[in-house]
Amino acid sequence: VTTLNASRTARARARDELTREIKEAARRQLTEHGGAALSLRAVARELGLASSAIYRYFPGRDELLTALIVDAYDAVGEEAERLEAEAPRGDHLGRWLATAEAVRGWALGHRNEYELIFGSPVPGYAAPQATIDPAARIPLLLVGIVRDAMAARDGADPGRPVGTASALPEGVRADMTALGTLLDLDVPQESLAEMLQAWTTLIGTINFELFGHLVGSVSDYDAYFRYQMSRTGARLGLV
Amino acid sequence: VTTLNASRTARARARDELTREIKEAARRQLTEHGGAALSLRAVARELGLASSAIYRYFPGRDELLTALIVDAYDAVGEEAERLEAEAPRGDHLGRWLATAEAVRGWALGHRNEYELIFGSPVPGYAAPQATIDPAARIPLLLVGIVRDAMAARDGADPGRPVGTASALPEGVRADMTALGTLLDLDVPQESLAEMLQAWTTLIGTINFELFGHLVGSVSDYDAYFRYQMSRTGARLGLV
DNA sequence: TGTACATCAGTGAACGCGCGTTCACTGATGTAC
DNA sequence: TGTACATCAGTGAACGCGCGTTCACTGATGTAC
Repeated sequence: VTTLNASRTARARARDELTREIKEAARRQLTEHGGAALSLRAVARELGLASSAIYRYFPGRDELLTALIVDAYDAVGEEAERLEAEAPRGDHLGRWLATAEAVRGWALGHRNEYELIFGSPVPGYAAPQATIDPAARIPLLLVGIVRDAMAARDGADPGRPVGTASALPEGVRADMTALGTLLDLDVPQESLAEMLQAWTTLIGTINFELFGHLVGSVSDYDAYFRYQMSRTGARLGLV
Repeated sequence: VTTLNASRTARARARDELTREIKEAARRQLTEHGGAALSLRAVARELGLASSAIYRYFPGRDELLTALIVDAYDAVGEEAERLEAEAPRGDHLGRWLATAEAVRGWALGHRNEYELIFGSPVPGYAAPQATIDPAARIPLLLVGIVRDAMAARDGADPGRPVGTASALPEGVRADMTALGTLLDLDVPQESLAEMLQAWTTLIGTINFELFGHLVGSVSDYDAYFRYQMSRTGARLGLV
């Protein structure tokens, strides 16, 4: 089964291409009707295929949905990684802001794909294991930024914890200890909790904007978002 | 058209009752399939009615959805007001925590109703004006708490702003000024922005728990939520 | 290089299902005199 | 208090639509010898 690039048959090439086209058509469908209403028949229609033909490419509707979800996580993750990489390494707050703006920018340009991953789950659909890794890309970006900020700070003034300390209840302490080990990240547990809250606030702020919960309170969403993310970054101890 | 309680005809009573039963059946449907899949026919079936009978009570599916949304906002708002009222008036942090826990408790007990109002909007459905007032109940509760905290603080140490101050960009300043006027709330603009963020973080944290974004990072959700909300409250200057 | 066979993509009809909404209707309830 | 008429709740059939999935099939592409 040597399917190296050169030796790929015409059949294999056609298959890859159609798989991509099916996903693209499905994404276009999403834009118009949302994830719950994704229809295999409509996708087939748009491509001029018999509806049954889709089954040569995906075992069923749920697997197509899974592919779209994985692609969406990867797309927003890649975009965030790209913009974050453009900020100067020493500017930790700038790196966080770049990440946040990247996520919001992508969300505004891909509303329904964003809803697919950060809105309410599609009813009757259970996300499989395959979505976990791609979903972690943005949080891991944040971890990297905080790690670097910690390292820079430790050099100048060793031992000082990031952010404002406060007593952690036992249940939280246990979870944060496990999370620190999992991430191989040597920061105070308070900081880990703060990172989770920053991540939550980032997505929460975009959700509120997109889902209309700020109508009547905010009109300059660009400025609002940037300001709230600056405050969030400062709270993380980023400078 | 004197429809006072005593003079209500049997017809009017029956109408109110069936209207309520239709909404209850619809809520039960929500629990199983989510808002997008709400079906008039299924509701009628559950009540042993012809599907066309529903049209005597609601002009169509969208109006039934609107009724459910308004009811949901009112239900969670009432629950929050009830629990908040039980906390001692002078314990501002306690009042905020009571509010937050009330919202989370209601959300856990009414997942699909919660998704209806705080998840992604139902595709093809546009929320009408009627949903605005009920949606404001919880934010207004927060406004009241901060107002009282401000008043108490001003008595002891007048003029000190709530929370940590920071320079506000022009766009944000303008929005917060307008919002302060709208709410008739005399707090620094920074505090208003902080309140919006607290409200966002409250809903964001519940969303992350409910939608599974914290799987693998958090296991003791009770403790996690309470801790994050304590931090958020402290940031608001509540004690 | 040519042939025989296996693999695979795509078809089109069919199954069985569910949906929102309209309409002319029956029969019960309410109201004005 | 009784009668005549108007109002309204609920019916059941129908319209026109869309869906996911299965299946036996044709014809093109790939492969082993």
